[in-house]
This record gives sequence, structure tokens and C-alpha cells, in this order.
Amino acid sequence: MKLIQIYQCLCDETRLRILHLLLRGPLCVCHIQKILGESQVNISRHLGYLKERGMVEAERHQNWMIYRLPVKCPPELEANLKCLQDCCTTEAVFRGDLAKLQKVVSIREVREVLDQVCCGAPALGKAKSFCR
Amino acid sequence: MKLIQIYQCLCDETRLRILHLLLRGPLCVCHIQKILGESQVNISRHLGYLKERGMVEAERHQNWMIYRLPVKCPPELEANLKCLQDCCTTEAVFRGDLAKLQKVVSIREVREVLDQVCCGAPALGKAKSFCR
DNA sequence: GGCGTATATTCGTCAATTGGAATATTTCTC
DNA sequence: GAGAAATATTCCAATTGACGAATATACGCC
Repeated sequence: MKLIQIYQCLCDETRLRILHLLLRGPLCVCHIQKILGESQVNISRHLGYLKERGMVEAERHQNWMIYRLPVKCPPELEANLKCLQDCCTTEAVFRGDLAKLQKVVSIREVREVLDQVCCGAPALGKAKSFCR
Repeated sequence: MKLIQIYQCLCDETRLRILHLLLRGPLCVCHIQKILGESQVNISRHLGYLKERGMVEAERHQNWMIYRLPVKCPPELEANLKCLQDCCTTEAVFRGDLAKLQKVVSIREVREVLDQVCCGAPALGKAKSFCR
């Protein structure tokens, strides 16, 4: 992975915030959207941008797309993400996003889905609205 | 210093190469230009961009402008520059730039000027052409 | 003051990026 | 198959970014 591409991904605020959230674990599009307060189209577009460049991976679970950082994370990317994690603590935007993330992740249905992504468990039973 | 601004500075290849060179020490515009093989205008423009955002500082020595990383480097910037230094070793562009840097810096007149910048010594005696 | 060297700025153009609006696709439920 | 929920894509307008060419500024020397 080219270093310049990593920086090109990090140089937009929306993408930076998304990657910052994914450092805490996988998330589905609708939650990223809720947390950032951006339109669905915009979030989806930036996620597509990141995926094209190998910065994130996506996995479908029923009709949710769960995005996460690459399981086999290239060393340059890993180094930069760690650096991001160290540096972002002083900025209010990131702290605000983390606070909203806590709320989303504490919802039981959300936890169940995300836990399955992490553990590779089989798909869910019934589909229900999971966003709002 | 905003994290996003750091990434915006790093996301252009010319600027990335410039910052990578400055990690080794101060340099004047004409040498950066020689090492990167870009036009004077282009180098100057990118240096201006970096200076505006506090990523580099400039000091005039006779008619040379010596650029360097900020003496009081903000922690976020320092962290990212260290990360850059760790990550860039595997890419040919950066290795090539370092090889050319060695040649430039080994010229006696160049060393003298740069040593004065580092030590804060008074200005030089006679001005002579220092770039070829 | 005139000249040469080094650097910065302005102007114009072209390509890339961004985001909104509307629409399409995928998956699940009934 | 119809409908709902979630996500992706296309089209378009506005902005930003990059770079070449020409020009301007700063400094030192004579």
C-alpha cells in the first residue's frame, strides 16, 4: 500500500471521522451516518472511496453492510491509524463522535449484529429495523 | 494544530517528498528543487502551502531561503512525521531522494550554510552561486 | 543604480473532489 | 411478487487543487 494513498484517504474530514470510529470496531453504514450526522449518500460514497483503496473492508449481514478496518492490515496503514488514535484525543469532533458511538453500540440489537461480525457467527434470525 | 490540516499537507506527493527531506535537516529551496526534479515555481508554491499551515518554517540567509521543520513542533505533527519516517523506507521514491540528498549535503558550501542555520551563527561573508 | 541569483506571486487552465437530488440495487418479510 | 429497509450509483453543479508561463520581489555585488 502506497503511503500517499493513505494520506489521501485521511485528508477529508468525513473519512477521517469514519476511520476513527472504525478503530473502535466494525460498524454498519446507518450508524456511521447517525453518528456523523451526514447524509446516507455521502457516507456511502466515502466508504466506497475507502474500500476501493483497501483502507476498509465490507461484509454484508442481511441488509446491513458492516464496514471494518482490514483484518490483514498493512503495516503502513496500521502505523498511521495508531498515530491517528494517539492524536485525535484532543479534538472535540472526535470526542463527540466517540460519545455518540457509545450510545449506538450499547443498543442490544446493534451489539448482537456486531458481535456476530467479530466472531464470524451465522446470520441472524429475523430482520428488523435496526436504525432508529 | 488540526489533524486534518496535517493530512491535507501530506496528501500531495511533492509535499510529502519535501517533508521527508526536511526530516533530515534544513534545506534551501534550490536544493529541494534539484533533488525532486521539479520546477522552481512548483517547489516554492508547495513550500508556501506548508508554511501557511505551520508545517515548516523559513529563514533567509542572504538570498537563500532555508526551510526546516518547526523548531517548536506540535505533538500531532511530530507524531505524524515520525510515522512518515518509519513508513517511507520501503518506497523507492523516498530512497532515491535520500541518495540525492546525500550528494547535495556533501558539497562544502552547502554544508557551511546549513551548519550556520543549525547553530544560529551570523550571516556569511561573500555570496556566491550555491546552486550549480 | 544596474545586474545576476534566488525565491515568490499572479494568471489562466485543466483535472480531481465534493455533495445534493434522484434513482437503482440488494435483501428481507409477508 | 409487492413493499420496506439499507445501501450504492448516476448525474450535475460548485469548489478546490495542481501546474506552466510570465512576472514580481528580495538580496548581494560591482
